[in-house]
Amino acid sequence: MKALKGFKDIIPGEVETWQFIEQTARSIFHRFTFSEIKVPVLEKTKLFTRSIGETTDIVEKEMYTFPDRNGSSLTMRPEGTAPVLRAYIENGLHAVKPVQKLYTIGPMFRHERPQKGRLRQFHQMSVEVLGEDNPLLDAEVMAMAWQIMKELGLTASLEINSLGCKECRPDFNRALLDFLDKANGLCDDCVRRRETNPLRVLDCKSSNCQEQYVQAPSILDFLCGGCDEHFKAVKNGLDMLSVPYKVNSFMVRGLDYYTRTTFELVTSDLGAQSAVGAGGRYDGLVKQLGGPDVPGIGFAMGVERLALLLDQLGKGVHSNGIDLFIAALGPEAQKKAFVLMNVLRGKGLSVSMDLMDRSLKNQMKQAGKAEASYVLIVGEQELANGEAVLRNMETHDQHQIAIKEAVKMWHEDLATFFATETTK
RNA sequence: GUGAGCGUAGCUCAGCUGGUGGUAGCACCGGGUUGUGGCCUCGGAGGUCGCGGGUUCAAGUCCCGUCGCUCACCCCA
Repeated sequence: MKALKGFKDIIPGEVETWQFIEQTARSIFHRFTFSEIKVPVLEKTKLFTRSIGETTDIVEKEMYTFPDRNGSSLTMRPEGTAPVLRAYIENGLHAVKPVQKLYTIGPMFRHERPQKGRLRQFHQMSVEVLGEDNPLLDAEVMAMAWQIMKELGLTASLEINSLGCKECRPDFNRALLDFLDKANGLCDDCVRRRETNPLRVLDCKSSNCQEQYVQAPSILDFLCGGCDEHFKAVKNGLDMLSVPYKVNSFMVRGLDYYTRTTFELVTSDLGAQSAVGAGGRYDGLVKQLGGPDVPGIGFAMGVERLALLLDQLGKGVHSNGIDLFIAALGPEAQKKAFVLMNVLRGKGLSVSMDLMDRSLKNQMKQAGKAEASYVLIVGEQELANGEAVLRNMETHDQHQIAIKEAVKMWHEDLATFFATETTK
């Protein structure tokens, strides 16, 4: 038996990097006063087709959709915004607080062909802010994403764009279609995209197409007064917070619900997958899903992609050391050590020992491998007068101490023990 | 959905024009050190060479098929 294609186990040695990423993000979410929300991974299909857009790739060919036993169509969530908004509406969170700042961390599912940085089950840390349309919020949200990258020790460039609103985007669409009608020699994909979603031709990677698109109308020239002002204020906000960014008027997102501000955290170190995080504003989506008419903005970061970047830079975390390893010699010592281990665990220490009656040398080896800060050696000799040898694995210092003392000691005390104790 | 590359030990890989599967590295176990780790040294264990078929006296090696993985296109976190 093997895991499904595109589904991966995160095993010890890898999971520590994930924990580092999640802990870092959670800490920052907390500082930016976001609350966690946990939502199901399975939803009615309609939730996604309505929000993401019927003609998007995600909905057309990437969703894990299947009939429930009663026949209704269910879908494994391909993204996190729709379920969170559903929960926001269903639980009446708009009435609890005028502005809700939410984050969630968990798996998403898309039936794509796996490649570097792209899996069928992947994990996102995503945030949503509902009920506020001030452009400073857009800047604040991007600053938070920036802060996460910073604290993870990663670099990426922030690209921003505005997609306008339902007032001005149609004008741009018309101008773009006019332009495309006149263009010639477009690649097959662009010819197809012109029909399905014209905005996306701008994102084409064919150099031939790109040469022509230099002349293409820019969405930014078509923004209505409100959208233009909003975009300027967003840039201003980023400047105020000293978050560097690049305006990329060709940037298009894969989900239909975005309005006004969109942004991506882009890196060149992930092979073909360049985005480690992306998001944007989606005013109107909550209403569209049957909720109150409140604006919203959010973004998601890909945990796999962050982990990949950390590993590539040698910044991955591969183990969490333990506080204490107890090396017991002989059956009597082992029994005493076994009880002692449990007591110390109850006091908050992470403690391990060997139960296979192996040599001290071997047990020391295990302690080293477990990255134990200290080793307590309990032998028959010491046991006779209730003592043991406590060894600091880093400094190689060791002292004879009474076992009763060890029981009383806390982790921090173990550290200071060597600083204060003089007997050897 | 399309294309390319690759499947040999737990992992990373040698294996030339077919001639008995590697004293390879890492990891694992044991000894050198009868009570002291990370280094060194000696030894040990571990394999249906992805699977199926074909060519041949002989296939890890060549051919066909199949499954799997990887990367890329597309798209995206």
